[in-house]
Amino acid sequence: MAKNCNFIEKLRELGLRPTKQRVKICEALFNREKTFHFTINDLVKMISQEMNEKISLATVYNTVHAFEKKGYLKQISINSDKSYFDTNTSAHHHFYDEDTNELIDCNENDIDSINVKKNITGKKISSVEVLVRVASDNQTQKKFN
Amino acid sequence: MAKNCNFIEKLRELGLRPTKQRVKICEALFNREKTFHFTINDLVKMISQEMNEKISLATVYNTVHAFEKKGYLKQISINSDKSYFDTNTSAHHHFYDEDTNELIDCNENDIDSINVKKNITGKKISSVEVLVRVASDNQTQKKFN
DNA sequence: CAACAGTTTAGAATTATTATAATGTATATT
DNA sequence: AATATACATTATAATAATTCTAAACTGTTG
Ligand SMILES: [Mn+2]
Ligand SMILES: [Mn+2]
Ligand SMILES: [Zn+2]
Ligand SMILES: [Zn+2]
Repeated sequence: MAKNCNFIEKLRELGLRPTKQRVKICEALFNREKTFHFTINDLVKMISQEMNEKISLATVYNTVHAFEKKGYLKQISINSDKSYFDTNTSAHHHFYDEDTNELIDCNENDIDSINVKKNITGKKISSVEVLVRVASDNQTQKKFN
Repeated sequence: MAKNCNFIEKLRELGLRPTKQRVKICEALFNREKTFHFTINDLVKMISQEMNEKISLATVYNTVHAFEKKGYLKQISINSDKSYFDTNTSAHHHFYDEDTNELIDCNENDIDSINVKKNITGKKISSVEVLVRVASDNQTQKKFN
């Protein structure tokens, strides 16, 4: 979804009615230079605090899932309870900082391409994703006595 | 946690009191040949239906998390709403069958070892996990007209 | 300008998870 | 051995996350 422009037209092209809720959500998500990661709660806060708008939580869920289905958002697997979404929809891997709960994108050349040798009969690979968990160096120090 | 034996002793060694709830949960999880993947709900059903025992849902959560913290269970990241646990605590990768919602372990040699070139300053890698999503071959066929 | 057929929103319901008050257990003290 | 005390554990109650669905909206047709 292109930056900084006519979301009304874009939404129509996707077969979604350009309601004011959806346009607001588009502005929050796509009107920026860089892609980013967010939770539904992050997004609701952004909309209510920064944009000073009230959209029902259920509507935010609806819209985010609609955008995901259309391929404009990706859902990212992290343990924990949090479900992250990603405005970077290209195939890419992630670092997850366990201290700060922050997701960081990997570049093309941060990780060599994955070689999957096994294949499951009758099944096709639909994605291969790596999650690298990182934590502060002094985290897992064991005691010596 | 060793198969088919004295869970009471094992639990004591871990510093956990061998309550009847915990022993039951051990039996459900560790008294078997192969490792497996389960959700909290799977486990509650196993206990209530197959073992004909009633343990409060909160206690199952408590116990599973206690075992996880002690390193006898691992939590697995899958999108969706489901949180899976794994009795296979060795470092290993997974296939996820999107049709059946089934998790399948990768063997050592199903995927070449991952080469992470980037590193985040002040952070240490605590795990590197690959998730290979698979789906039925005829799933994502696009229409041609 | 109705009437109708979707679509979309958002409050209500459900499901998942966690906090905590009540209960149980081990150990120390008599 | 009985009782007191501290701590561990359970499970109900509270909260948080997600989905269901009835009401509101919008676009189309006659
Ligand atoms: Mn989804
Ligand atoms: Mn946990
Ligand atoms: Zn990303
Ligand atoms: Zn596994």
